[in-house]
Amino acid sequence: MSRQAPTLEDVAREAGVSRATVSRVVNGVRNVDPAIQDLVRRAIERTGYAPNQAARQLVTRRTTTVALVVSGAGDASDTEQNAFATRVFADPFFGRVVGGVVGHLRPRSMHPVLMFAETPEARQEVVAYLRQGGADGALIVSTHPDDPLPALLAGAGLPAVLFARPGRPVPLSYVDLAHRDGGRLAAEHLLERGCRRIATVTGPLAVAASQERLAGFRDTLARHGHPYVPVAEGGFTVDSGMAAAASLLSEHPDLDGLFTANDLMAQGAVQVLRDHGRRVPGDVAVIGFDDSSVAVTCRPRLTTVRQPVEEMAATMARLLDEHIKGERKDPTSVVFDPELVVRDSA
Amino acid sequence: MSRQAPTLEDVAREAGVSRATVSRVVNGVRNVDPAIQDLVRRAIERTGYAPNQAARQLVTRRTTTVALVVSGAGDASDTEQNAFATRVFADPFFGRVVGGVVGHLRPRSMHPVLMFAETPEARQEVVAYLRQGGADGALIVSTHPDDPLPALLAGAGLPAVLFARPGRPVPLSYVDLAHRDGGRLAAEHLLERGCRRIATVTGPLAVAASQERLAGFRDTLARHGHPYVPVAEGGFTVDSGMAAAASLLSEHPDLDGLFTANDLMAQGAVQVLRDHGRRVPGDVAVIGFDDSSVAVTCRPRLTTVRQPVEEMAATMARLLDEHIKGERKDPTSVVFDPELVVRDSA
DNA sequence: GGCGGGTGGTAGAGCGCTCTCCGCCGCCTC
DNA sequence: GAGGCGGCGGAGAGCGCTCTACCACCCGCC
Repeated sequence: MSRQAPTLEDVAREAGVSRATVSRVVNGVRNVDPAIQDLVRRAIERTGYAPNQAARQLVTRRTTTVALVVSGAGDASDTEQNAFATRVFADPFFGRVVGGVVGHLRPRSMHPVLMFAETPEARQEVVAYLRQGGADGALIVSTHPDDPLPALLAGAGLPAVLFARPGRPVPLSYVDLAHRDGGRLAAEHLLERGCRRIATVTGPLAVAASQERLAGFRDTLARHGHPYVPVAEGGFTVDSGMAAAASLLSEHPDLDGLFTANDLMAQGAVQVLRDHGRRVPGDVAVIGFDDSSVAVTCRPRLTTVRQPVEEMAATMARLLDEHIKGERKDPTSVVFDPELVVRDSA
Repeated sequence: MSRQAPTLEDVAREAGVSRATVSRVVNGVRNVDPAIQDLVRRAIERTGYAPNQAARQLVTRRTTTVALVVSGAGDASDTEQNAFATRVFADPFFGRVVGGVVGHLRPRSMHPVLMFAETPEARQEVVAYLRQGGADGALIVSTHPDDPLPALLAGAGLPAVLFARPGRPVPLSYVDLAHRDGGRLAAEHLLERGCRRIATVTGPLAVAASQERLAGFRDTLARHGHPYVPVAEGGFTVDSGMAAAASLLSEHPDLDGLFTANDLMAQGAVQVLRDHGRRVPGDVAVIGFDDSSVAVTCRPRLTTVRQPVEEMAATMARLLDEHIKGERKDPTSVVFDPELVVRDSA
């Protein structure tokens, strides 16, 4: 097809100026005589010039990409690793993260490289990729509190920002949600509706967010005269929500209010409740968490605690940007406030 | 932190050999004395050397990345563009595509750069990105038959492979499904179950796949004495499935079999059917399409036509790889066979 | 013992860009 | 009118790597 791609040199010759001048107009740096600018622009047009990123990166030591890493703590084989990606995106949560990240990156002509780090080798590859200058920094979304990747990155002095506070303290910036307040909002709403026999399905209790949501929920109920709250632990999936709800229901058939730590589990719980002849919200009020797309697509539409994921993800990207540019030196955290969204399920 | 990153030169000095020798052991090319190899490896270890990708790319003219583009035909503003990413990943389908692509790429130490091309500017940026050597080629998943991106890429002579046959002929390779056979499978299963009053919810009829699935479904029914099939057009979303099912049901209350062109719409249809007092599969048998994660998470679990998305995506990546390496010159197509997966809904 | 052919190493020329210096020129200042 | 200064273009030195020469050496062979 196209033989040799035109270089700066070619454009310069075509325009009758020096390479440096062409570079200046391409990058819009320093004043260049408008007439010459025009000359150069025309030459670029004529030659169909496109600057070579590799060459530029070599001297500027900056790429136009950041790594967007979904990481776990696993030791999984490569086959499982493959399924990891599919599984991860089964939760609409990650789509929202991608949306938010791209929202920040695109206007700056930057792009995310998608990486999955569920195995030790995969984690090493992320580190290697960054050290080799494949990307300027990393955005990490961990699915597990013991994820060793943040520490690895911090240790290597590579710019990285986390979604959610890491399990163990790590000198990296992160964005997070005031999960405790989210739990409180759910409890208050259930109480206001007049629920008396309230239970909850938590996320994996190893995850800090799950703990916090539970604590906020429990504390609020306790403060209003409900010292005992039946708890079942789930795994943030529809299936686990079904199992948890079933066990809760068998032990507490008179349940009239349920808080689940995400929407997927709420969806599962609603199904189980209905299968057991309970009407939602008539007999049992159900509140989810996240306000993901399933909250509006499932029936009844879910009352839920909204997590501004897109905004959080965009902020994560912004923080990383600042770290990369060196505008920000020390790790910070930005914590967002949850919001109750009332629909039909409670 | 780390001051200047060590270069090949540094390693060479440390090992007491030349730059070229170090390069050889790093890249495993030509015979190098085992003793010297060891020497070099130790020096690499000591210096913590990581090869600079930009420098390598500059001379090899190959990156380690491909663009994974989700494109539409839209003219949307940037704000809508932002939501596009979120919306796209609400369908588990795309997560599976990512999984399949990564499955092929990762073992080859390649990575996907995620791009969304819903606006004309975004499309130009994809082209520019590839022309500048940001990635070696593109994997395109179009959400719209009139998507201009494939033609743009083909015109620029850039390596690209499509998921699904393009709306208008374009000299690019693609992978696809035998959609017509999928429609046939659904029809046959419904007939076998003894359904007599059968209807279907299609995907957007502008999309070839929707047309094909419908044609296969309709032809099979016709061949078995059902010349007339009520049709409602949907948009591959839960909501559109609900609307379509509702309209179908109001006009044909005696419905006993329904084929929807994807699982999301099946999920919506089931909800509507239940809301109207129909039991699934007792009163109405429902068959979906895709075999996505919702097929097993919703109740009843969906009988559906399986599309081997991961495998298709992996093949797409393989084809692109071959085009990039120059092993494959002419566009090909690889068509996969669908498979009926019987669960509870039909 | 000289000679051809491996084998295993070095030297050095770029790849295409950025960016610092430098020099030219016109204008302002005294 | 001379000196200084700021605006604007050019020259050229790399950035870190690959890869094509090319060379030194050692082996077996006539």
